[in-house]
Amino acid sequence: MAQSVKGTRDLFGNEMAWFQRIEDTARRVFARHGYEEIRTPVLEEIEVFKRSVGESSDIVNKEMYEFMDKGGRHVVMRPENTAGVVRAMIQHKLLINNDPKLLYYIGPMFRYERMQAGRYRQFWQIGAESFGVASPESEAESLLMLMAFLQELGLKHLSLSINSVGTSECRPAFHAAIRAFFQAREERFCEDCHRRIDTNPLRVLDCKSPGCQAALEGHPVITEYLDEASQRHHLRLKELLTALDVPFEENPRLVRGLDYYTRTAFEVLSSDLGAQSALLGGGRYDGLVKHLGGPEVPAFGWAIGLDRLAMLMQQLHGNAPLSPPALLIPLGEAAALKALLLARDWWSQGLAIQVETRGTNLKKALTSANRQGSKWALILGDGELEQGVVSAKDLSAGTQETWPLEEVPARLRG
RNA sequence: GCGGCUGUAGUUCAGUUGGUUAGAGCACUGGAUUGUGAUUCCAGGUGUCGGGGGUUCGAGUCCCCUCAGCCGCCCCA
Repeated sequence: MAQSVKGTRDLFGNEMAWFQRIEDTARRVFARHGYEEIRTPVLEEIEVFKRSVGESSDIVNKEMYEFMDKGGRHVVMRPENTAGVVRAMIQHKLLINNDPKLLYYIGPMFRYERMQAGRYRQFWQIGAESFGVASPESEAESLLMLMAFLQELGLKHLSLSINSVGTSECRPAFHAAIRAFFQAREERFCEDCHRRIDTNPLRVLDCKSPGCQAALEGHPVITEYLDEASQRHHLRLKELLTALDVPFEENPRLVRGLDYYTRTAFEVLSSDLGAQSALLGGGRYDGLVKHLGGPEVPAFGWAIGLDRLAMLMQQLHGNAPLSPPALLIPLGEAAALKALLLARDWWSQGLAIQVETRGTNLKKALTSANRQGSKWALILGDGELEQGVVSAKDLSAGTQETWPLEEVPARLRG
């Protein structure tokens, strides 16, 4: 039997309903904040990611779906969408004036990784990017939107952690400090950390090994190595979040896997997700637009995992709430045509109604209606046709009443 | 990429130290009732035992390979 490719899956039924609800909520909330939707291609030239996400990152190193197309182009199925959005901004010259540009996206991403619950090779992200503003206020605005989104979904047990990873000017000093610290107690760190200290020293900070965490006691704190402007930036953001009642904790060991972050970096973790606890992450990436060949434009953004979000919603709220339509059941040929005529009229008025077109007997039609969760069964037989009514059966109550045809829309809405 | 576990009907699971025709609940299909579901009664397919190979007189059971999923690591959403 044919099967979906490893790490990919079909979305349908209840899970699809949650995806829809999450996406609807995102669009509604983001529109209020003035964000526009953008869709960029799944395929990008490999250079877009090598130059943005970073050659040393795991994503670029070992997790990309990359191949040569028939024209000999070296392409990649996007592992994330920030780089693609930046590429689009530059290509279409949308960042030539000084106006802020606020964008969001929803779509599938691809990473070739080992499967685990909540981690797929094709996964979905919703992201928001804000271009052209370097201020902590713009970060606060973006985070307020994020919080509103999470709140409207009714999510709980979430924690926002923030940190500053500084800029390319002040980070080398911190790298030196952390390396010196590491070398002084080298033997206490795990094998992975010995590798990390060369490739990406910041990552030593968030090693999960208890031995390493203990060895990190008294480690240099990055926020003490920030240049003055970054330090002011960081303090101001914390000040804003406090004044806006956005709960957060400062985590000096928070670092991120993508190379392009500057200054603010943050994550939201959920205690309800198991090992793959990262629900969303983001931060500032002031150098990326210029680095990809555009003007010098600051930017801030984040991305949230839709698959994990849907999983949380299911855990917290059970099945997605549905509004099951009514089922119109004609009995006999004359009624079958009349049912389509009536339904066309009701559909045009915006009613949700399904028509039983199989011509089966009433018993089977009612069984189907019950199984799919319909609220009403509207029975249209010879008797009803003659009198210009339907017999409306309330499937959960088991009661039945007679509705004149012209009252059906009002009663279904009621 | 590394380590561990699992795979039997649509689903949840039984299946004896290897033994002959592979089981149960729920679900499903038909009927009791050709205009009344969700309750009741009767009847019924429920199947490549994930796939391939091997050992054996004989494999759902043991061995190897492979595929898929789960858990942990790496990493991230």
